[in-house]
Amino acid sequence: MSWTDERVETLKKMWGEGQSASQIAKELGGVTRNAVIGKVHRLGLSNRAGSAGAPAKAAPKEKPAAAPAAAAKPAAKPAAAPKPKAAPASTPPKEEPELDENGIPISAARRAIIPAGQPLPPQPSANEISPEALAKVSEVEKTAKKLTLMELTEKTCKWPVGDPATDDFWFCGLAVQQGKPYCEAHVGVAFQPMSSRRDRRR
DNA sequence: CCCTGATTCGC
DNA sequence: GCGAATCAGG
Repeated sequence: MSWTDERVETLKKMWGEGQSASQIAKELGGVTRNAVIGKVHRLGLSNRAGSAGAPAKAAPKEKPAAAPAAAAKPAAKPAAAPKPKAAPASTPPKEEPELDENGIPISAARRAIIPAGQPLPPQPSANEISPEALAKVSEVEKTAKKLTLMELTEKTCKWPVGDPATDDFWFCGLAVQQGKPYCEAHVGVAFQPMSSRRDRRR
């Protein structure tokens, strides 16, 4: 395969979106990630600055240790992400009353904040998500690494758990699924296949 | 061991 | 220009 305009275009687009070289290679097909990286360099876009009014990068001499790629796009803004913890709509009445539907103890603070609290953006209703996925999340939240915002990296699940206004708030922090912002379990509930979508014939 | 991008260098 | 091999790192 050769680098046709189309392929280069795809490469540029995906690279600009922060996709990894291997992912781009997979998408393009017929090339390895090395080929992609090589091309990226030859195109002179090794720096993922791409667009956005974020030129800066005056002296690229040092390596700030911290991953600069993360500052590009992903991370941050967990609030925009869908919230887990569905409402106690249909809770399988089999657990202890001290635990919520996820088997997590309900803290007093949490109880206190909910009635008074306001925002808590609309959450995907539990019954729209596969029970398996939810079950997985429930398990995962028990073993989550409970990271703080600043501890998040491209490799840590950025799924927020709990109420930001409470001490009982943290990010999952488990190993992310390749190319995704969440761990496998959370990817499962975050990326649901479009439910009712009809493919139109062309 | 999985992965990431960066660099080199024969082609 | 291309990309496998290699390097350096998480």
